[in-house]
Amino acid sequence: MDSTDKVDGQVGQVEGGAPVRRRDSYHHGDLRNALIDAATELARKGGPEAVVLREAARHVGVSATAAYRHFASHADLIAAVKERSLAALATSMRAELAELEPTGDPRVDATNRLSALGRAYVHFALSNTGLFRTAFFHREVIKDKPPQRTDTAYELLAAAVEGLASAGVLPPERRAHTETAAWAAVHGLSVLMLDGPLRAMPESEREAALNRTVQVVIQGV
Amino acid sequence: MDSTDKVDGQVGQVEGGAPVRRRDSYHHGDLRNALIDAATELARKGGPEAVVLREAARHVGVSATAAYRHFASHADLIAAVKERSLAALATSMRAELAELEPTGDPRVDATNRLSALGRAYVHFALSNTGLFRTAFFHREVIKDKPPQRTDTAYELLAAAVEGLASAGVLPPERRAHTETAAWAAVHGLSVLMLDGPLRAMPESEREAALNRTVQVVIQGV
DNA sequence: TTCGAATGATGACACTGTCAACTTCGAGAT
DNA sequence: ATCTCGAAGTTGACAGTGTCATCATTCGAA
Repeated sequence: MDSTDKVDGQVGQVEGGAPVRRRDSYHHGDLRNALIDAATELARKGGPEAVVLREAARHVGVSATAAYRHFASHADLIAAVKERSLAALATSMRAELAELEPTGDPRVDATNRLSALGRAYVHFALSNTGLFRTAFFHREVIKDKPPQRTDTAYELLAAAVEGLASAGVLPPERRAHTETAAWAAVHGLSVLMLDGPLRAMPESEREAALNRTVQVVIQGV
Repeated sequence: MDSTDKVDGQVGQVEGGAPVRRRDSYHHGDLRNALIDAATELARKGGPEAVVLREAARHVGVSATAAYRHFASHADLIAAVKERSLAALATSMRAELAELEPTGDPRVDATNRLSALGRAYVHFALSNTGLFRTAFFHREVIKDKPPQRTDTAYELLAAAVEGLASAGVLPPERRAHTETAAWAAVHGLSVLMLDGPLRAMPESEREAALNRTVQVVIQGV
């Protein structure tokens, strides 16, 4: 956010319409975070293609090349935004989990958890288009962390599936790769509805399709 | 330029390494298709980001702006490549279908068809990375046809699900949106393995994960 | 044969990521 | 309190992109 607004945090206007924070001191103080903030905002509306380094720098009120003191490249900046987006997704999913009221039956609870997570996944994608697309953006293979799937969204899904297993709903011989299947279903639905051919689907049908997809996964498990 | 060089269609080399077809006549004759060909080749290796208008024109041996006699914009060119990619995907799926030998049981046959289609979908994605990513590429909302999901890949999937229904495997009360669920599963798996966090998954596990995903869909249906 | 309309070519503009060289400033050693 | 040096920001440039306005060529019909 507006982290270190020391003295006069005035907001100016540049030709392009990009808001500029004029800083008083030559050094910014927390440029890295400020750039990620700006870039994240760009990503929120407009997706990964909209996060352009020079524009982010412009928003912060700093020269474009100043960014290179904090990021190795444009891809590096995007990677940072990516992390944030994944975190936002996970947070949103966790929130949905918390709203769940336990029934008596642990088998039903486990099922409900997986269902809620899947639903939250798709809902996040549909209401946070830019962030979701950035979260799963991939262009240059640079950086981007060793592509472990440790993003917490997967962990949540995996934990829910594990819950299914320990509740006895999911038999051991079908245990393997079930998280992946569940993940694939909700992720695929998100992508198809966001950028894919399903993006023309009306709102009403969307929810029905989501329900059916979750149902297929639950039943197929 | 040295376009006034000589006669007939020799193949030269430009500094960048881009092969150039020098044509003899001022007019190309079939520039639109030639450009789509070149662009498709760019897409095959490198994905949608690699299909750059100027480069395609360079390959064909034509000025960059000449493309604007045949395409409204860069996005328009990509849309053309997109169509081709979707067609290639469908063709690949149909080929897999043709290899299927009918058992006596129509219920088993129907199931096998859906399974084969799903497997073909993911296999195409993994072995034709660039084309697949281009097929589902989406940036500017320009053109790109009215986003009906009439791409034949979907139709094939839908037909297979319909086969399940008419074979009695899929009860009517679960009929709705089942194609979407199946599509979502295989598409999601493809995307996750291609660009997503699953791209680090070793080959062996990949096939297992695909099998499990298909199994979940079949069983959940 | 003539001539208008397609089709290509040139040159330019704005924009991007990125690099090299320069400037400013903050903090630690003296 | 001052000096100094490296970190942080700036300026200017370059190559590359999509795209437009304008000019040149050629094909096909009148």
